[in-house]
Amino acid sequence: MTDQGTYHHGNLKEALVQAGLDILHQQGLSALTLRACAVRAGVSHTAPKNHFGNLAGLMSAIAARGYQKLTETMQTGLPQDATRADRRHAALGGYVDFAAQNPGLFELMFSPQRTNGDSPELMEQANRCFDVLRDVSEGLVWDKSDAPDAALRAQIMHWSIVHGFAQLTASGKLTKGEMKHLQIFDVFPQFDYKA
Amino acid sequence: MTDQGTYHHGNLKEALVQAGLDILHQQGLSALTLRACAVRAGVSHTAPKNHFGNLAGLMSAIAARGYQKLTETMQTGLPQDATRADRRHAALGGYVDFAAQNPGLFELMFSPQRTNGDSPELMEQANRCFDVLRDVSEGLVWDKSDAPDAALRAQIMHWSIVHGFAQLTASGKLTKGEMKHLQIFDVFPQFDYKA
DNA sequence: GCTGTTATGTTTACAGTGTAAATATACCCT
DNA sequence: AGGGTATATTTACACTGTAAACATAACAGC
Repeated sequence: MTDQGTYHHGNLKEALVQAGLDILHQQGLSALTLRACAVRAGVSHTAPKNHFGNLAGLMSAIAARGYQKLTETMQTGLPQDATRADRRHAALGGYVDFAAQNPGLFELMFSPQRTNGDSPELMEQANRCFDVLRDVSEGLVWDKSDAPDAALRAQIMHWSIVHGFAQLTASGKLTKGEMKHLQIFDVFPQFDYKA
Repeated sequence: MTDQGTYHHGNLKEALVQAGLDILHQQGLSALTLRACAVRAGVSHTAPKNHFGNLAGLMSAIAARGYQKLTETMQTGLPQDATRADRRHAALGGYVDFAAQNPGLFELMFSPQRTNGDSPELMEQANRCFDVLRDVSEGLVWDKSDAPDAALRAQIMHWSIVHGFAQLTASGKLTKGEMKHLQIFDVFPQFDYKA
């Protein structure tokens, strides 16, 4: 178990991911190179190969951390006795805010070309993020049918609309004119819960 | 007006964009380099500079063509007397299909890092695509209010959900297990039109 | 028709990138 | 103590985008 002990560098794996996150919101996605991460972590530019294999491996690890942060953002500011509607509000709003405040990281997280879609840790963190949306999707009245996949459909609908809105705004496709001030809650119908 | 005449190459601008599209769905986004486009068009690797300035310029032109193709895909197969509901069905289904069949191009089109968001032709084609969604968004009964921005909100909701669903499926975030077979029409409520 | 100007391509050069191989060093276990 | 392994460096290389200098073809004006 050499993961936490003080080794040559300490634990370079964590340092490289953190360096990548720093670069992302200081210089943007175009500056996120393998060598730049290595330099910032204080090692040679081939050191990351031992931990991540190649560039896609490092990018996947950074993206996985991004999902972790996104999940946290979706759950911040919630009181102890938050209702499901409160959690839904926080989740959708947090998702959009995260994309707006971390455009480079957000683009990386959903870039199949740069990341390994089958990375275990990436899939795990993405699923954890998806779980939050499942929680707030259960029991919506909009779904009149009692089909067994109703909950799944509501979950996918939530992720689709919040992700679409987040990316369209973060990528600047929706900023022109008067639509700039619209929030996702203005656009997405405010369905009630059955219970 | 040397745009169409037979010049050194003919019209290299069009040839380079076409070369980029060919590379995209033959080798994917990672193979879409400036030099590869130039080689395929039969010119030296610095020739594109005259027409597009730099890599981002060429990428923006290819992305603009992508929006043009997307708009066409959203409108194919429609009969002369298609109702608005028919057009809506075709638009949403076409959008999702386009993303699934052109994953590299789709990623490029929504990659602010690789394209110039303020490119005139890119904005024009993206707006033309958005216009299709505005058409099918008017008069939906889900919007009970008569607020002046109701149409705009419906339009944004349509683009958000169809784009989110398309990207989540195209990027592989929604392919696990039983949700693979779900279409967007299973997920998105089938609102009726007022008229 | 000839010449000057501009648009279009080429050649050459260069800094930066990811990756692989060979090598070195520090830690761990017996 | 000593061998084995994980970790990091050095070196090298092919590839990328960009810039500058140069070459060539179209066009404009006389």
